[in-house]
Amino acid sequence: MASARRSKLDPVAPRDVPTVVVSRLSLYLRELQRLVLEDRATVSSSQLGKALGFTDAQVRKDLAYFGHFGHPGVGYRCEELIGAIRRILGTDRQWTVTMVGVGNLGRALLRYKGFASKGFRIVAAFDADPHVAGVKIEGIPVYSQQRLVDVVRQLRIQLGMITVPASQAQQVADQLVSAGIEGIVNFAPVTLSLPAEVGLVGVDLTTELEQLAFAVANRIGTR
Amino acid sequence: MASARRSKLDPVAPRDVPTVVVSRLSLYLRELQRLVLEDRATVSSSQLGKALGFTDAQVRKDLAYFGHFGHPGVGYRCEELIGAIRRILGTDRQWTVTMVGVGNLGRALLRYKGFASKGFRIVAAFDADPHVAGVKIEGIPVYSQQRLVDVVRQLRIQLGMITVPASQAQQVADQLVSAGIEGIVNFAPVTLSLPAEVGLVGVDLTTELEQLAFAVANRIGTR
DNA sequence: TACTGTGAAACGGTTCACAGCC
DNA sequence: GGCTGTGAACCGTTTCACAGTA
Repeated sequence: MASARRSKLDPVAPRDVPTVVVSRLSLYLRELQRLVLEDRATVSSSQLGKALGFTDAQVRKDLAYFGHFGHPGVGYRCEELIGAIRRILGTDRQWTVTMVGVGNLGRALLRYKGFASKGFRIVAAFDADPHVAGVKIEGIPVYSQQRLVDVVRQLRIQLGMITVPASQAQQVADQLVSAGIEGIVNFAPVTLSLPAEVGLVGVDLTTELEQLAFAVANRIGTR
Repeated sequence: MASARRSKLDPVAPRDVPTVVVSRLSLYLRELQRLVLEDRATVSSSQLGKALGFTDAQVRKDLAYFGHFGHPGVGYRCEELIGAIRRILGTDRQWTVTMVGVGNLGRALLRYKGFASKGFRIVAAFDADPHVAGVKIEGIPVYSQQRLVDVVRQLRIQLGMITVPASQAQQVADQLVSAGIEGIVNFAPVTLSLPAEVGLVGVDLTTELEQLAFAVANRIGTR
């Protein structure tokens, strides 16, 4: 545990938070936002846990890594905790994002409304196909991939999503890195190698189906 | 460790495999298939590990949960190990899959060629919008959502992918369960509650971006 | 009473280090 | 020499249980 005193108003991530904790933070946030839509003002750790399949102790310990957000006898105030988690995740700010690869998946993600409301603003897209360059999709300009490094640097784009075929993904990643990108979500079914200071999250849809197949084939609960 | 002797030819998942191990299995498989394309015949645990960012011991221990696939002094034969992992994951068979929700994401996934080659055959799709019902997308018939339970039961569909808005996801999941589905991949940003005997994997694209934002905002390696 | 925050215990996964094998 | 398979040590995460607070 971190020894530094942290103010209640300034929740900052200590260096030694287990990474699983961060992924649960996203789920807490999602559920809290749902509760607010139902006009719930507070929620206890056991209620929050039950909704997501975790224990109450786990919820409390996860949140306690970042500060003292709870109110004994009351629980957590939803709006307050939403604000705290968003600050912790860094989604209280706006992020500029680019999408490389405007095939089926890229197009679908460009049209997805969910990103903008969470602070992720897609400001440019790229594709190797010259026929696609020049058009706009959902108001987002699509550039030729040759202009990637220039445009990303110019617009100071921070995050990149890669939806090109596997064979091109590493090359695209290298270009993004040389353009100064800070993090990448990779949808291509390959493992990328990147400098350690660039964040990387991989999402492989086939892999997810395989996990499900295993669970079903072995009649094992995935929860 | 399981005490039962397992034959080399019959790799079967024991009951007590850590779930993280299964997710790494998918990555091993992906990398092995890449190696085969490059005409590599064998690979050692340290080579496989290095390519994916794991230690050699971890690779060996993961695989040893399921059988004796390695050859001392040689390593693992790629084709042989591919076959073994596919049997373990259950992707040596064909799975019938349905997609509920034919919006942007659903459409993109229907068009994605990667599933079929991995044994996942999408045989039907559903949408609440009556305008969409009746058409075919990539040869896959789209039905009205009212016919979901009937059609899923009729075609003995095993797995379902949910790409409807969050507010409808639980209801769709309940319908799939009552139609006898065995597992669900949920792309809607809600936590579903399902009977324990139905497999569940959740994929939330916003959540993935949030993980990346956290890593970048806190300058923490995600690897 | 109702609930949080947190040390301490329990658990589970990873790494080490080496015997055994080709 | 090169490499696997695996007990044992290690380390990180989860659960327990309870002191503290509104």
